[in-house]
Amino acid sequence: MAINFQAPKGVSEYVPPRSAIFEMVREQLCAPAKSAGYQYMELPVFEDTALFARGVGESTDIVTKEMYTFEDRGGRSITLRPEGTAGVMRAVIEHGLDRGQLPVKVLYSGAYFRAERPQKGRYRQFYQVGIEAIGLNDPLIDAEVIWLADQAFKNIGLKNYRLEITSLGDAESRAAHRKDLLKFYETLNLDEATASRAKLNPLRLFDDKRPEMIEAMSKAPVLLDYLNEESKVHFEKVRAYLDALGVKYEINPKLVRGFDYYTGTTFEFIHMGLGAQSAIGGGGRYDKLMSELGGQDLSGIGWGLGVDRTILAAEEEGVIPADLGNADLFIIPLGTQLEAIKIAAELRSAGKVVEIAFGERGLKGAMKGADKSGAKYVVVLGETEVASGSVELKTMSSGDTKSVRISDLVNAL
RNA sequence: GUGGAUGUAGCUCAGCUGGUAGAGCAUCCGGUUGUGGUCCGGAAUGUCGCGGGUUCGAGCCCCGUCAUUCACCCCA
Repeated sequence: MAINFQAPKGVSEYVPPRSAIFEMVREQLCAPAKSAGYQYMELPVFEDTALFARGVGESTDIVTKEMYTFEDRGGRSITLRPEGTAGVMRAVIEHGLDRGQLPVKVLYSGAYFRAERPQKGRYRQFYQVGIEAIGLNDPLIDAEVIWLADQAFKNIGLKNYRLEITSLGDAESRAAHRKDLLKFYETLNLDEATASRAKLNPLRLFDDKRPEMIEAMSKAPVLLDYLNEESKVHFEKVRAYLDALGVKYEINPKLVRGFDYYTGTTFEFIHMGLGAQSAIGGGGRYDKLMSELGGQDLSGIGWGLGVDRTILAAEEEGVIPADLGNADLFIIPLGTQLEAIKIAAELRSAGKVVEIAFGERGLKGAMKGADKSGAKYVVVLGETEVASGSVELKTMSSGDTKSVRISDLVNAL
């Protein structure tokens, strides 16, 4: 009896030909950060459950209902990472990276896990690229970090997105705002579910999508108006730097993010062509996270960009090159298999992508194979070509051919 | 976790008020000699998601179940 195995519910998988897009997008998302000196880090996909409970925040939905948590054979509580920052902070502290020159600038990419009900752009295993700059609370870093994300999206060719930023201020600013916000809620007569959400994180209600709540919240006191002098100056500098860098943004004083650790500068990239799950990236500054996790009292800032959603966005905008992952050359040997594979080996070590026709198909079938492969050029290699040392290099798109010395193929491609 | 939609060949789908399964694309072979994309001919391919029920008879009706998908919640 055959059993039909299926991938677990809600995971995103990338198989050819779409996997070529995945590789390209992930690489492009990392590229700007690499060029700014962020160094790569590879971390475990699971951590001590308490790390996330403490790092992400006990009150968040992520911790209360979306984590893949299990007990390992030693009786330890383990959780599949639902986000990247907490694990990075743990590793930075554990390896003493914050004992050297500051800021520590790291880059990472990988799979993350949340046990949510899947829908478009939301998966139970999804991919993110992230960076963190830890150790200095300099507005110039904030601006650079945001610029790096913006560059990443631009490199891929995205246009139809916007950047929203705000400042959540420092602890003093937030405390002042919170007091007034809670007072405001008392006047609202909230239903039970909403009230308990407000209790966990008062800012959450700014994110409510119900029209009556949006209406009610339009009169709520906004955190941005409660920034103390220091926070205000910091945010103004960030904005001035962004303006100077030509990064376009909108200030959204009601921007709310899902993690409790954010303070100060906070931002989100939203793509307009996606469905309900429209955030393609986001991040912010965190003042207390590191000390909370047992490290020094250092501020940091970082972001996570969603690879899956960026792919959806890029596909929606039609900016994916059609020939992604296709070969440069397709060689069809006719009784010259040995010579063909030697030529292929040489071209490959020179960095060319070369395929060979395998099997006993006739020339016609092999040509079809070459066509389907999407290779840019094709050559037929028979006894005469081997003897003469030159081949007819055919450009598949146009059908044109030209005679090329085999030894000169590298340059011709 | 809640709600809606959908599950028929590898893919996209059709299948009339229940009568024993079809198209297009893709795949493979051919249209005679060493050149693909178009065209023509041919071939292969399905426990109609799974389990139960109603019926002489179910892809079509009923119940259950699983999965996919979109939205809510939340987030990348």
